[in-house]
Amino acid sequence: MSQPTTRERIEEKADELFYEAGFGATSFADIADAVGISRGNFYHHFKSKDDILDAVISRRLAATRRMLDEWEVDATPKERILSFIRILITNRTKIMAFGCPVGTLTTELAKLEHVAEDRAAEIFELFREWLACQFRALGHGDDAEPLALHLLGRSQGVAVMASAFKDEAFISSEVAQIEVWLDQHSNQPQTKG
Amino acid sequence: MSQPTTRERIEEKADELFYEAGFGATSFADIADAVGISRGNFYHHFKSKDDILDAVISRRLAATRRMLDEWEVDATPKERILSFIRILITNRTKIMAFGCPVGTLTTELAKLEHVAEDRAAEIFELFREWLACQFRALGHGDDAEPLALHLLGRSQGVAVMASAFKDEAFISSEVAQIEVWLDQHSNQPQTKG
DNA sequence: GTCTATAACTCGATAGAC
DNA sequence: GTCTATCGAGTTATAGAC
Repeated sequence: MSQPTTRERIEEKADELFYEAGFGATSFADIADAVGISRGNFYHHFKSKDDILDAVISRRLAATRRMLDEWEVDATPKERILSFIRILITNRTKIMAFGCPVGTLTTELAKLEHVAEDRAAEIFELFREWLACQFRALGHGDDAEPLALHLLGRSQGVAVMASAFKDEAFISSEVAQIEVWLDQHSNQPQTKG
Repeated sequence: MSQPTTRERIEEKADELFYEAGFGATSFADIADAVGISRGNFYHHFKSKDDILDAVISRRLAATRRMLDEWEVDATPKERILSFIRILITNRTKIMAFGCPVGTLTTELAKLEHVAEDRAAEIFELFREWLACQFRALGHGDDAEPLALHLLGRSQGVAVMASAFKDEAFISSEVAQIEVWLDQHSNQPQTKG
């Protein structure tokens, strides 16, 4: 780690700004100002704005993998899934201000018909596969994937509404309900319904 | 109705483009081309781009009120709520391509710190109040508002994930689950849990 | 006089040369 | 790292058409 390189600092600030202001609304000047370097210096590190976006997505993919790996140390699959659900609580302040970084970027790139849309969706896929894996460990078979996707959707919905209404109590209430849902799908995994 | 005025045609095309490409990514040239008028002609009808956004939001608010009014003719409150849920099916093609028009606009304006953010969120409030009203008609009291917000969140989550994965089967599956949820909250409104 | 088109202006963006 | 080219954005000014 020691000192971050200029490239790393650019990626870090671009990551923040793409989240908080959106990809389209963030200019080179914004990133340069945030990093504290001149505009021209950019082209030593990145060919274009799309190139920075690509690096930011790679960075987020890596960060997500690291986070999921850390959660693997949790004793039970249920506790691991709870770690995922509780991101909503942990990051509630930023979520109320800017929504979910994954959902909002994917949505924006879809509207822009940007080539990087699929790469951004890969972050979702990381979560989906990891969650499906945990549900399988809880005894679920074919429904592990649907359960994973359902849970992703639930948390995305909470993020959108929390941001629209700036409603912290809503987040708490929804997280509690999702935890009840998780209980129901942890304890009787073999029942159909 | 007869012939739409130029102003109406501008609003209509701007509405479409703001939905499909996003507010920030839609230029005057794009709207002008879509309408088939010159750029300069705009300013006889609208003071600025923000002025068009305001008109588009007003237009969406009016369209939402009209839609909710139409649903009021449905016999039961439960059927009315089902009409809401089934927007996800009716509009699935556009939702998979561009997400929910209300959710995506609100999210974008929040990131832009745009003054119109609150007005855009009013569309959500229309739905929330209308849904709460229906839940009250189903016998719910203090939990009518939370139920309405929960349902809004569920549908937003479906829209985000359907757009990220372009997954039509996911929409069908989630709508079916939400309908089961509605059943549970229609038949035993007095039970706690 | 209301509506529309052309053209020009200003600003800030990406991009690249030195 | 500065400095500049180029492009497109929003906007305004002006002049023509119905």
